Amino acid sequence: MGKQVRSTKSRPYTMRRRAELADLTRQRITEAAVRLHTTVGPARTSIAAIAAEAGVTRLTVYRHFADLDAVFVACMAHWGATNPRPDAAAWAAIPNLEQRARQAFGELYRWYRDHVDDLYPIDRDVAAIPVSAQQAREAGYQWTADALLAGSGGAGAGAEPDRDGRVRRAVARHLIDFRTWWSLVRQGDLDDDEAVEVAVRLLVAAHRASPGDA
Amino acid sequence: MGKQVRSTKSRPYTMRRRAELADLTRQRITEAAVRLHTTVGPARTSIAAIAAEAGVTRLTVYRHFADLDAVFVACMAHWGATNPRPDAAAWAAIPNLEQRARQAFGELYRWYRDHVDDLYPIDRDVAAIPVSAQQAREAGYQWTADALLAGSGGAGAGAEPDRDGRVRRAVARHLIDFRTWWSLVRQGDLDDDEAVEVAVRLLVAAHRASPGDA
DNA sequence: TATCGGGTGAACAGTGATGTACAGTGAACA
DNA sequence: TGTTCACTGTACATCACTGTTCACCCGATA
Repeated sequence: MGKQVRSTKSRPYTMRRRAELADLTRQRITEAAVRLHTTVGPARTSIAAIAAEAGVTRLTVYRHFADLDAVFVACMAHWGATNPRPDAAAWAAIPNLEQRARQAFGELYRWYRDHVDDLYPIDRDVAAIPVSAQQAREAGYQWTADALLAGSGGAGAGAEPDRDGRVRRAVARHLIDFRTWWSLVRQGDLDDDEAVEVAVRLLVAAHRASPGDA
Repeated sequence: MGKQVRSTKSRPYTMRRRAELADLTRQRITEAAVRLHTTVGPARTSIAAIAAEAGVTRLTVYRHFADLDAVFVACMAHWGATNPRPDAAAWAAIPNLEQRARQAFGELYRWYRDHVDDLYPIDRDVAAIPVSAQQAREAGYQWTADALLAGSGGAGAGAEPDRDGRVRRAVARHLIDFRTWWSLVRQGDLDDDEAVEVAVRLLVAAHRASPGDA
């Protein structure tokens, strides 16, 4: 984007077709990178491998992206656009906590199940992805957790750091994590419905009055 | 071990001192590997790095260990011997589930806290460690989960795969995981006592009658 | 005292990745 | 129709690591 800037503003769109083709190449690279990230994982995705996968020269990749991090950012955007997450904002319409949780975990865990092949390698190599992407990931989780808790005890932005609220938020944050689902389903050998019910039960349990001891 | 075998059994311990020195070198290598595994992590621990860290030649490492996996196994044994885990078997003496859970998570999470610097890099790179070590790790987790559940609903070996038992086991297995502690304490921003209380509460919650729906 | 063997040091060939350079091709473009 | 430029192919220098060979040292050992 923004490649067709011209010093002499003679005519509107200069090089329409060529810019189009260039973007197409860029997209081929991006898609190749997505393919690698979701198979061998980000940790083993090199520029050389991306170029080979995309059927272009290493040089072409260098021309389009400054470094691997830039490729990764483009990947995330592309994958995220084609694989939309459940609409967490809609959960707020359900007033009852347990029902809301069942709906939320149902959608979320279903989405994890549908995309587990893609998500697993990325999650495994999460330490290898750019820090900015890690932060964005965590921000997304926190936002989703807040959406899940919306309406129950001042979960809005800037709420006071009361003990109960923090505990509930921590549990919600933990339960919506891909790794938690993975743990329940793989190490725990639960099926998808069981995992959802467990998550609902645990979230509700975190909402009973805290003992406050320790 | 077993290096001083002799075809001609002339005398008892042949080469005591030399075998001793050789074992000392082996130990230096092992300790160097532990140091690397617990800092840069197993994924970036190369044979060359181990040799440099131990102050030995690469060749010497090759002489003592067939490959990186062999080094890793020696490391695990060494680290495990010097950092004993909480005695899970002792938990069985506490009949009440909640009290047992509080004791167990207290010890376990305390141990995680004390060893977090060492555990984190290994856990992060868990995909890079030998498959046998991964399996041993998982077996240890399962065993600990069983110890935590001992006494509550036929958790012994070979129990029938009833639904409730599986769910409880899955939750126990999940809660004792290092990553769960990490998630509660880091992403969830809980302090150690809060994390323990949350774990206790969630485990107990999993022991109420299952809804059985879904 | 002669030898056995753990450890050294240097060297080699191979793999896979990085980043940069240069000349060329061909289609889109003004 | 001549120019622009995305992309190609090849090449270079560099880095980190792997696994293996060889000659050699020297202290513990029988």
